[in-house]
Amino acid sequence: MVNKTTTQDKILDAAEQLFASTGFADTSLRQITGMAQVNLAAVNYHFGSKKELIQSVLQRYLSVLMPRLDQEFSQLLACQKQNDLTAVLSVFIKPLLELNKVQHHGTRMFLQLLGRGYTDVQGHLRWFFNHHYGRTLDKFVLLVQQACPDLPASEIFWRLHFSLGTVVFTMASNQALQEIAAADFNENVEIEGVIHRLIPYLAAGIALPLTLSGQTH
Amino acid sequence: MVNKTTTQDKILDAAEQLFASTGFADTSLRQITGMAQVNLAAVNYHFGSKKELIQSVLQRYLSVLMPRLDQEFSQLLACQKQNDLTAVLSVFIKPLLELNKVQHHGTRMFLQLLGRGYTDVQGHLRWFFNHHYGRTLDKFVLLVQQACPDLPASEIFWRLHFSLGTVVFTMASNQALQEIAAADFNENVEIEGVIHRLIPYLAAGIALPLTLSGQTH
DNA sequence: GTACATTTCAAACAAGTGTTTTAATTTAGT
DNA sequence: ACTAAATTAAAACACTTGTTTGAAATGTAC
Repeated sequence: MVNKTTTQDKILDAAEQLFASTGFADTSLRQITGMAQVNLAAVNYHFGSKKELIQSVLQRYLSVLMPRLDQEFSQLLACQKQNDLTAVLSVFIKPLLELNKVQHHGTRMFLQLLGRGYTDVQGHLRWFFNHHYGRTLDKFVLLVQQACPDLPASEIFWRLHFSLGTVVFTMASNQALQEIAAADFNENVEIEGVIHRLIPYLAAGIALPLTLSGQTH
Repeated sequence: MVNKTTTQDKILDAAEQLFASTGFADTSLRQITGMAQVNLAAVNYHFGSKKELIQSVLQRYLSVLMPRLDQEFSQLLACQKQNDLTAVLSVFIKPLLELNKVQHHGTRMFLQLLGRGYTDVQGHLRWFFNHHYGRTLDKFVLLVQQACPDLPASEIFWRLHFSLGTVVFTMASNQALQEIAAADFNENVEIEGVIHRLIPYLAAGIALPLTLSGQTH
């Protein structure tokens, strides 16, 4: 029995593809089991419910990504020198790109799923994430605060959420954006190219001195 | 017969509230007609379908907002001096805040709807918007390009979409963010406060010189 | 090979969706 | 006041959703 992919894996593979391109709410279990070529009831048998299937799909990536990020954050926090914001943000690059080893097109897939997760669902995914990886997130916020010592915590809060919006939206509509860019500018950027465009953009907005932000009107 | 709100208006008022807080897909016609206290069939009788109801809800704001924006853009384009990017972005402020005259909490409502529109739906709202207001949008892009003459069009394309992500995401999750900000930092910002925080953040990321964006790795 | 647990399968379930139909009611024009 | 059009109302329609059921099939251990 060579090449034995279990039913669970067949479901996970089909589910993540459909979830990423169509969203969680707009993907039915019948679509998933149809693509995976398994019986409809298999989802509830192996995962319990659709909710738990969604969490399992994300968990496959998060369980690889988050420990790596946590380690990198701790390392940066250990050396006491003040870190450049761009350096802090760049920590994400390598661990994200290594998701391609977890799965074919893993990076793109995961980031699209992340985008869907924040836009589609109201509650249970946010809770799931904070409950499992809240500690790691705190370390990141601390690093940003160290990189921008002149900004009050509330300003950093807002700017980080502005940035989260950029990332989530860009990744959720990644496919459409790539197509437009290819058609209008003849440029074919991979997900890696988008990430490298993203980081300086985010760093500029987050690190902007406060004095400048008061003179808008 | 004093205070006669028509059935159509009762439906529109209930629909926009539910759409803004729950999203288009997750709001059923029965919820809407229940809150509006009208018969279920009234939606299809007056608007034709749920799709057209969604468009009507947005249209009530867009028909006020977009001509005002178009006028402002044309005015800025007319005077040939090169405009500051912050000035270009600030054009949005007044017309947006005047939506409060259209409806109680109109600005917040509209911006949340905009957020929902870009994240929930796949096709028909994007098409609807581009078809009706594509010309106005082009003027805005032109203004941004004039304000950032050293940036290639493709870079502006990406950065504007990054910014769109920020706006859309922030407005879609506006309520949750305001609650967190109030709880964690004892600060109670209105939608106006968020807009004024947003603009310098966006301007910084969009106007960032290209040379800096190359040295990330 | 028999017995047991695991997994697969087709079918049905209960609940919810947008939409349509048909009749009753209200409104407006003359 | 009478007629015709516009609106409201209750019910049913056709369809999709996630989930459950109970019997077949498969795999595993003794």
